[in-house]
Amino acid sequence: MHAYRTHKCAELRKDQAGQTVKLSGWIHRKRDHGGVLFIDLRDTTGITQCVVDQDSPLLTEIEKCRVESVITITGRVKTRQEGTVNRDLATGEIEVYIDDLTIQSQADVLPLQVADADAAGEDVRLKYRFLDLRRDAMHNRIRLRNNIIRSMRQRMWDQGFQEFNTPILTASSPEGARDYLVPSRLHPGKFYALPQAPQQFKQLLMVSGFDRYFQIAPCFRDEDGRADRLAEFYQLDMEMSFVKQEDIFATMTPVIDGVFKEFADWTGTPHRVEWLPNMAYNDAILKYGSDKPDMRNPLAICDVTDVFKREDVTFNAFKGIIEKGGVVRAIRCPQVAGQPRSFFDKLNDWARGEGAPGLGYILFEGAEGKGPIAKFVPTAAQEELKKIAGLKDGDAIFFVCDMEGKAAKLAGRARDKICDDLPTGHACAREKGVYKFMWIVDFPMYEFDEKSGKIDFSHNPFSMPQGGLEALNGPDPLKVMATQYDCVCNGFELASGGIRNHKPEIMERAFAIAGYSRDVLEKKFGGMLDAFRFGAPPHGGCAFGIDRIVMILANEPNLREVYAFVMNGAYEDPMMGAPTDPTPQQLKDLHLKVVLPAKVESVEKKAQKSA
RNA sequence: GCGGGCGUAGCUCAGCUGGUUAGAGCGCCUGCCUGUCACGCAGGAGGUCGCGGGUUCAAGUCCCGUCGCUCGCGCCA
Repeated sequence: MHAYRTHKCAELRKDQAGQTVKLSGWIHRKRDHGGVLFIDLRDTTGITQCVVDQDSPLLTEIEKCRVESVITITGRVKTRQEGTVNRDLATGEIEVYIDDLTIQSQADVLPLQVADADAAGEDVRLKYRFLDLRRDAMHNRIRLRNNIIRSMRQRMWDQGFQEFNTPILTASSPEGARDYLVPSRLHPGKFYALPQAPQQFKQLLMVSGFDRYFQIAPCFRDEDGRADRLAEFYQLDMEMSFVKQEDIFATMTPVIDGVFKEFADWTGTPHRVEWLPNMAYNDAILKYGSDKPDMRNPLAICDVTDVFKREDVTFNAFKGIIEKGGVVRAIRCPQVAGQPRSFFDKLNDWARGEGAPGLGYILFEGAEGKGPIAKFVPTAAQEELKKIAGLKDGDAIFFVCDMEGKAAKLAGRARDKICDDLPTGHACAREKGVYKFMWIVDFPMYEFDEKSGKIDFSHNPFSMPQGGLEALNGPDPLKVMATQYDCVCNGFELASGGIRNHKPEIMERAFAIAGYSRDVLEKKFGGMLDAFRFGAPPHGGCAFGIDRIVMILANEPNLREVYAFVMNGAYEDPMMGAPTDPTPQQLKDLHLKVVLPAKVESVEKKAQKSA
């Protein structure tokens, strides 16, 4: 007989009754009835009930074992008597009478309960992650993650993609985030960067003629965390040669569609998978106030600046901003005449919390518009609003007024907030049970950076500008579109990608517009430029955030639920103690000296602020 | 860097307008119990109410500061 087990804990059935078996696992629960002791023995497959009788010499020994101790038992499988069968357990028709016991590992008193569903705080869970991970829900999510990645791999292989590994110690890449740096011992004063994405490597693989690349790629970015953002994460990264944007969509849409359909019902709630037509970036910003709109929200935004420009409209708060170049964006919200005043007041308070003066609205109920700003908008102007926004009796329209970028963004947030505040069952409440996908296309190549007062790349500087060199040489670079796209699902940006710029002369011009000289370009991306001078195929690709996909399919609001080991919100690992202080010898080897921020100064600053 | 929320037993949390000895469930310890499966019953241990200061006759509760966690903004595909 095997040293530890003949069966797993979810395996035994009536058929094995009478057999002598060996099981190993954790004591999930103990139920001590004095004369008879039940033990739920657990491994990752499930649970088997084991029994010790009063007359057994093992009773005292096994009573000593706390839950979560690891034991190996040898015993006889018996069919349970009628009335004692547990239908909730796969092994519920049998139980194992323990004849022999080996305690493999005694468990101390636990800092968090494994068997109980009640969740401990995240700091405790992360510190004792090995215990947290024992819980059923964590096992299931980690298994889901594994299955999703397996499915992605298979689907990529099936389409002729080759899987690669690319360097982790590399040079800074052109994304805008801060790099994690690793000091070089052999090259005093120099640092490697951890990849924000294998962007240049995958492009170089295209230049090398591999045609179809993919990787489950680790990526690192040194920016502050969020519930859906971590310092290190994984992407389904892909790139292919001789393709247009449509080819990338045609390749990846079925992969993602397939993965989502395969796991759509994992939570137990069935979900549909829907793909909406591609949407231009500018339309997304105008109509939804976001480049990753949640299309389960049926509310839409429109521009009503012209209405507030009218002479008969006397709402000066907006007029002043419009004169300075601002815009008025409006959200039509159908059938809210029945909502109490507090519905509107709460939204107004919310807007103030967002830094806006408020959230003005007009409610159309009966002949005339109602609400705090209705009196500034005469009937004729109200009629125009109705026409533009398609308002019907019983609808309300909410207004946001600011400079274009800010107005769009706030309107986008208001659109989501209003949707969330609608009572359940309302026709415009957020749709449930559906994954709504969309490719957002035609991102602008450049944006004007207010702070530095100059033009900069708005996304990936390696994207091919639409219209090529000719477009770049046109009068307004800010109007140039990049061949750049995102894949969006339920308000999450799942992927980003582009058709790349493989022509050195276009690249030089593209970087020149953003203020990078030829020298800088040559110095930073010389390897890649070189590559494009020796015969590069047109190519493009994208990268899907795997963690976000798992998070959405697991219906978890937090990325940390879908990783086995993970850092907290401040990017510390309470279990491993990372990050750590280096030893003096380590610093010496790396030719480094640590200069800590001056605490005294920051205390003074705070004192000044509070004064 | 900024803003919101939270911080009370090992864990999850209650504790009202300040008022006697700070509570519950789970866990832990002891005892009882032959059929439970979140077993049950009886008893017990366990608290710097995050920390520091202030107001008050009196602070878990109010005020100020500070630290930690968390969510968000900035930042970031």
